[in-house]
Amino acid sequence: MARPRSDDKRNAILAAAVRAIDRQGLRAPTALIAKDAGVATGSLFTYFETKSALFSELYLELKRDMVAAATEGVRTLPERLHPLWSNWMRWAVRFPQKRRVLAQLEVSDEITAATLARGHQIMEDLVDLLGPAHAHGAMRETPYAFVAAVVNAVAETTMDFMLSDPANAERHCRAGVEALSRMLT
Amino acid sequence: MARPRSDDKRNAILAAAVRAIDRQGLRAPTALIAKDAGVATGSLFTYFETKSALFSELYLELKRDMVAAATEGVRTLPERLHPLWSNWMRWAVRFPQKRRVLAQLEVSDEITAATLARGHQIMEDLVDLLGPAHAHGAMRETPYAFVAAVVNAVAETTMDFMLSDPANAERHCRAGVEALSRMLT
DNA sequence: CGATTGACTGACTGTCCAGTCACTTATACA
DNA sequence: TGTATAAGTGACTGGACAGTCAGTCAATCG
Repeated sequence: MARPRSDDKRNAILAAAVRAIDRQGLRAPTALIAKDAGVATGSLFTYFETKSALFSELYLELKRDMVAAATEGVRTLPERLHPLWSNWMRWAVRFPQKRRVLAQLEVSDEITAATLARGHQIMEDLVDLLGPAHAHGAMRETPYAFVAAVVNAVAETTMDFMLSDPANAERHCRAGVEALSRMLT
Repeated sequence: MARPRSDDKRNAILAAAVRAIDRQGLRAPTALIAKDAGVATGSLFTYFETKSALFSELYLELKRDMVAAATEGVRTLPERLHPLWSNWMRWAVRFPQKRRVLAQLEVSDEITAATLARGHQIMEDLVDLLGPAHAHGAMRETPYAFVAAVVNAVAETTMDFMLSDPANAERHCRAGVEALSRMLT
């Protein structure tokens, strides 16, 4: 069926979008994103129907990326909180732009409520690994989603500090888990 | 010195900006904001030099508003966490748009790092009231700013849940403080 | 090898909007 | 009451940008 679409190009566009949004915010022009991806402006629209569609797919892609990095190899361990945390923080330190872009997309209204919900669903994979810790702790009576959200909030805060004060990153990282641990125990 | 500027108009513009941004995001046109404020498009620019300037001032105004509401009457109490928390949460439930707008401004790049810093400084007024609780708790060794940020993060998460699930608002509110309390103790 | 399909290109268009400006009107002060 | 000053107005402009489209090119298949 004629010329097939190229995954490479699709990925190049997504990667270029991360760079562009990191620098210019969500108002980054599609023309710039396309150019930075080495693709004509028109081609961007054969891979993504509209700019909003690009943003939605980018959002989900980044969430998946983050969750995959954080949960890597953790699934079968007996004590999961610390390895999970350390993977998660490492991802944040290595890909600060991805995180910044994710944050912008999350609050913007470029993304529908449905897409946002799918994003939260992806996050559940990550928080599910806390299951055992949660089941017997102080928050066993509070709704699961609430616990998940608080975990996420503490993680995000910790990441902010690790990035803004790299000299004490290790210290902030520990302060983060310990605070979380105290909260869940 | 000729016709004086009117505080009423200035406030009307800020209030209209909240409504517009709540509905349309930061791309809300200045013309719409002005119209909704009952003012000509040109007049908006006699009160605020640029759209960005309007956003910056709005950001600071909203932060001040939030902090004032949360700290009202709490300054002299011996046990401050609970009244502070309840004021804070009440503000969030009463003015959900203000909160939404604040969140958008916070991550956007419409606002300079300097303005953001001033915003954080305003927040310190609020977190300072935890001083005594913090001074003897588990986080007494972690940097003050970090504790402040975590408190804020847990508060924001709690607000999200109170608003998205009003039937259990009271329950979420309690779960929030208790989690925080466990973390600080 | 055609022939067909659909990806690829980038100049172009229609729309939107921040900010301006020539003019009008209200206020302060002499 | 007259004059100076600055606020108020809204049609307008210049620039930016999402998305289109007519033409080109490459992969697949009979």
